Amino acid sequence: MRLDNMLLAEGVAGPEKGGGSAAAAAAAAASGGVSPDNSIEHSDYRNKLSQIRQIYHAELEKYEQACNEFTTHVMNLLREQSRTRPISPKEIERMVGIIHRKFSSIQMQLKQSTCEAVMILRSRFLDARRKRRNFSKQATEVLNEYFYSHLSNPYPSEEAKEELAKKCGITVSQVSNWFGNKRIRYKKNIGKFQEEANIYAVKTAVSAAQGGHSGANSPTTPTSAGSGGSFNLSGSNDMFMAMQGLNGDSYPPSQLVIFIFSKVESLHHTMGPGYNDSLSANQMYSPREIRANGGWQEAVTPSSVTSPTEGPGSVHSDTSN
DNA sequence: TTCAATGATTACTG
DNA sequence: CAGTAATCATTGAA
Repeated sequence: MRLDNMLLAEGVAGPEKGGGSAAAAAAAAASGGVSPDNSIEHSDYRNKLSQIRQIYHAELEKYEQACNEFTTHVMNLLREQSRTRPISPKEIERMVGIIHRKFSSIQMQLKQSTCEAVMILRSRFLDARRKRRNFSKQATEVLNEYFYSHLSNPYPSEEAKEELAKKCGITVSQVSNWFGNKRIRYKKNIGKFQEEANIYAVKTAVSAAQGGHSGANSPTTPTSAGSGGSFNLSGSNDMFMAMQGLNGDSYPPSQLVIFIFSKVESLHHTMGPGYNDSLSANQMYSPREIRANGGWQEAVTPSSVTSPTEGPGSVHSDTSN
């Protein structure tokens, strides 16, 4: 019977607790590849499921009891009647059969509605996966710091991801999501992120110039991806490498750099809406330079080369709804 | 209410 | 299997 199988698979029928919830968890995990991260919602789901399970079993028991009671009641009646008229065992059997069929059809309904309840719960749970909450400001700061200080190769290793996750109070897969989104969105519209890039560049520059580690910053940097000799400072940033490659001379990561960046930033702010990011973009993070370093975002056409006006007014492709 | 930002999901690729 | 690209759905500011 399909319903029975379904209920069994959902862990509603079947043996008590242990195996049941495990089966439910397995079913839930298998259903949508839900990463075992969202344990809160997961346990919520399990709680609801076990509630359904309890109700189901209680009802089932009630029905069975009622069925038995009713059967004995009818039997008694028949027995009483047997005093006045002869009643064949066949007739008794038939009556019992009718009763049982009636009750099993009721049970069927119970199973069906239980199935429905599970389905609804399931779909709600699945929907809940899309429920999102914005990361804390501090978390995005940490992530952005990492991203912009590894712009030439923004692919954190598994360890780095774990460290970032711990630092941000999110899961590793959320870190992966974040970097995936960030890479794609940055690539799509470098200009838009330029200001942000500069801000974080200044931030890391400051912390580097100050002798670095302000405690919470810069998780382990497994591969700086730098082709040549990078700075031996704690914050050997791609930013500086980019600067180096750009002008030929090397800029020590000093107050001067910070000054320059803050100048650029303030310039950026004072420019009107007609301002095109490409200038600052090319000076700070020339995609060509990035490609030379890290090789990501191969297909990106730098705004300067082809069309210098890919500015703020351009099409925004992530607006589907 | 609108809309950009953003985290999550999905389909596809190498 | 990690990434990319497109898309979905929610959040939060204007």
